[in-house]
Amino acid sequence: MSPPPAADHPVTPLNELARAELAPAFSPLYRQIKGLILQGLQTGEWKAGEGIPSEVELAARFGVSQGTVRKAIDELAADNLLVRRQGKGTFVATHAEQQQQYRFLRLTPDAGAPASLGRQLLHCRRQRAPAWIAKLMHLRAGDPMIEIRRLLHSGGQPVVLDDIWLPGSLFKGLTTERLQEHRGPFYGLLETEFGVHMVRAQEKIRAVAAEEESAAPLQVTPGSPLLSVERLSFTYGDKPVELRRGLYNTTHHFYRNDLH
Amino acid sequence: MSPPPAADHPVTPLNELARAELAPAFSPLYRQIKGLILQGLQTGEWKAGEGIPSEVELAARFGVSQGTVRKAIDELAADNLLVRRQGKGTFVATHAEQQQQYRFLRLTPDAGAPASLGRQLLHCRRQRAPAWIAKLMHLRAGDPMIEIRRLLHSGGQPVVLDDIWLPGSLFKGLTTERLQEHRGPFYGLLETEFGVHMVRAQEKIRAVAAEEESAAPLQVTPGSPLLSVERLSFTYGDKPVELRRGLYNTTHHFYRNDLH
DNA sequence: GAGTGGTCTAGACCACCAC
DNA sequence: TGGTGGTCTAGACCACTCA
Repeated sequence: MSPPPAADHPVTPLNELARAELAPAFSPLYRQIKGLILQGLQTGEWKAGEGIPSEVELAARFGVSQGTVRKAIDELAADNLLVRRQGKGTFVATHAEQQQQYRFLRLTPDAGAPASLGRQLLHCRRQRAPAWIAKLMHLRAGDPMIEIRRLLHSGGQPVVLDDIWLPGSLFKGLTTERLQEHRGPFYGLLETEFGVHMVRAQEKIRAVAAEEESAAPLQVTPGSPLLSVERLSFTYGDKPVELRRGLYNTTHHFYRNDLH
Repeated sequence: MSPPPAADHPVTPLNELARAELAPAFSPLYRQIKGLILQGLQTGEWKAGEGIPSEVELAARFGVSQGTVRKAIDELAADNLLVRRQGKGTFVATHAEQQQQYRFLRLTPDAGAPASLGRQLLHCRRQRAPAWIAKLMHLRAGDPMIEIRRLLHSGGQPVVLDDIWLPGSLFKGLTTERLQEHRGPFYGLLETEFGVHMVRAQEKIRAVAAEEESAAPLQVTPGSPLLSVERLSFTYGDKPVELRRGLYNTTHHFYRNDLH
């Protein structure tokens, strides 16, 4: 509980960036560069899908060698925040131009190809945040929210029932019509229309029994086992911006996961 | 369908290692070094938990610079095959000296600390491989197998019912007694006693209804929703060596997953 | 051919650990 | 104090893309 000891000995700074404060925790140069690039992403200096300056340019801007910038970009690419394309440049990762429809969806059919899923919007409402949702999303209970319910179909059969909650403050222009007419990934829409890029997500997975309300749209009998997937998604700066609860019918599909 | 064109032009090899064949697919030097180190792991030249030679030593042995060896080791460390310890050396990853009991288990309690799980062995039998298991594990139907059934408890309550199948040929000395007396991670036992190290695993997750046979040990009513986690584990060289089917009671626990 | 990222090298120095 | 991995630099060359 006592304050950190004052630096009463001479400090030899490695360089200007090295120690902004009294060296509370040593961080190598390339991590500081990583932080600066992250800042550019967060402030929107470089938008999703756009290219960032070349390594030499960034090295000149930050006053370090190309190798140091390279290592910073390596980490950001490993985090899926940047995408390197040899001969072309380095680009901000985006959900809008994905090969696969849903980057975060781990659902796989038992047989056959990864099967593109059809989408059916059930509703899109303005709501007030219930306490439990507000808590998870760092909001106050009663704050305005958008609630979306949709179905995903595979081969004509409903497979996923999604309930999605978004903070109303960030997505003011999001309407049923806008959702209806939109093609492509949902996260791509949030990105291009509202400038909110999903960076990572946490999922909590359970087995639950289908309730009346969810059994009907999924065309299963109440009490059937369903996979409950609760996803909290974050944008830059670990800010939670989406809560989602999916109910998966895993009769002919499974949730795939790779462990290392 | 035509054979690849013969190399009728002079080839200037980068170095001895660079092109063992007629350069069928270009692979950078550090990946070839990675392959050589992997070979050392696979053949048991360096065993789990042991240290591998220093970067300078390896660089000398392979006739490349330290930086190239470093990049190879970087990738192997990212794959969780090696562990770097500054000032000490680089070590072969092991399941035997894990902080956490189960490295691959993603089960988390709703409240409280990650809770160490108690283990209860139900049985351990010699079996003949059923066709579906044989296929997944690249064996022939009828090949000898070991079948283990166990329960994991949290706070006195049964939470996980595991059925584990292992190829009999690899684990000849594995007996009920050996399992009973063993402390520490199961994969640690396979590693120290049988020299088989699990490198990665694939899981297929579903929601299922509890059957009579599984409801009893888990102390739930038949028909209750359970999480079914089918895991196929691989050792070096992507060789499947374990099939496991866990049934999780997710009333007070969940399966956690992080998406990037 | 110019510009981008990708590889490889060599050397200097730092941080950590064990003796 | 010596050995290990970790960082940073500078420069050469390779592979890919596009005008």
